[in-house]
Amino acid sequence: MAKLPFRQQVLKAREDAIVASVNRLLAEKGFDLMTVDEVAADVGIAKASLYKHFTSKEELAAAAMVRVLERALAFLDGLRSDVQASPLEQLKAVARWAMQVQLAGEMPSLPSQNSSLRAVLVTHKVYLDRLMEVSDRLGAWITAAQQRGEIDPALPGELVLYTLFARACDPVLGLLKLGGQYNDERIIELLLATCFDGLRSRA
Amino acid sequence: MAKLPFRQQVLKAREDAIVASVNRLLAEKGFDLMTVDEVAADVGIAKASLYKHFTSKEELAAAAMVRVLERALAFLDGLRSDVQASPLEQLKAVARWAMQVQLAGEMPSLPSQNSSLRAVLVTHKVYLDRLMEVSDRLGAWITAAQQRGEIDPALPGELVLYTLFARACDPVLGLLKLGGQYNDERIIELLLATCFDGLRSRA
DNA sequence: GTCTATACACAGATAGAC
DNA sequence: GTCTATCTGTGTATAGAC
Repeated sequence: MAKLPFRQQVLKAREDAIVASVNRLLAEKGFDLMTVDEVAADVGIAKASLYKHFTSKEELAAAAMVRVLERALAFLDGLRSDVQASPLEQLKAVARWAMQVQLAGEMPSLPSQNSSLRAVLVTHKVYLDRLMEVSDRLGAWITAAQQRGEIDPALPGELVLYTLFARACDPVLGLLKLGGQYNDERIIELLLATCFDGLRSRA
Repeated sequence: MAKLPFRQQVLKAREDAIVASVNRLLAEKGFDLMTVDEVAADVGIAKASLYKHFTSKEELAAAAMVRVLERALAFLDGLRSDVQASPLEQLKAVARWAMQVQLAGEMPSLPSQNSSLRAVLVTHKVYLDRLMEVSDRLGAWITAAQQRGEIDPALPGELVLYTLFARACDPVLGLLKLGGQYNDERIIELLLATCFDGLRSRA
């Protein structure tokens, strides 16, 4: 009971390193353009060794998605202790966090189109579990915010949820960053404004 | 002067058919997952014949992008005659048109990440010309709308422009469509609302 | 479980006859 | 310009030694 757990710990550490690399490469190039050779080179092990830990490229990507969802859940846990904030403030905080992750180059982006990856994800229990949990927690805040009239009650809850997810990997962020005219903090404030307040003036 | 123009006309018609196929496949699967074999099969000609018209897969995609930009310009031309509409109304009309194109499965989607396609596009004169022209026309309306106070003057013009482009291929549209709960018209109205008015209530 | 070497499939692009 | 047949590179995945 002393040696085996240690070995497993080492194994876990290596797998964490793999998933972290996958996460970064996925954010940088997307699933289709990321190659398993690159991942292996980035981690510093042979490609065949990768396949001892993960059975396919799709499983690698799924692990990275689980990782970011668990980071999100950890962030949500931290927010819950902040009881005096309104639901709207909580949702804004989550959106801000997601944009920060994206600016840091750590937001893995999935192909919105159909692909081999989608097929794996829709049957990937752990991924679906985490996704559900994040959705449920956000959904509760959305409902509360709509009851308070902080978020437009005329909008379907799922639309609000999808919109928040979509803004977490909005290409507009990358375009503004590329322009080089604004710093990261300003970019995030601008995108939060367009997301929650829209393009029109608030008279 | 009678036979040659006719042959060129036939040639042009065939190329139009090719580009239309590419456009549809690009909207359906994206650049990376679209194969040249598929395009050839869809058009009904041999792959080698395709390469007589277009020198590479990237050039095929570029032609499809030019096509959709020219459709946009044609739509903008039609709007200009409508002189009594406000700049904000004009911008909304363009956004609505783009969403309709996306719902029809005719909005080619480029990979936002770096790829071989980006490298070709940034040096593709015709594509850049069309893109500039669309941007200029929208930019004029954006400026006018901000001067009138219809669009928030605090937002940088480029942010507004990028946001409109991004909403034209927003994945949220596809998600709502997939849910099956709303018809196309309602989906468009909902997305226009979140784009221009934001998620928050307008008290 | 890690490595080197390799099998296998597929996609982009081309050769050469007609 | 269109076809059939083929070349070439590359990427996923695996075999087999250690």
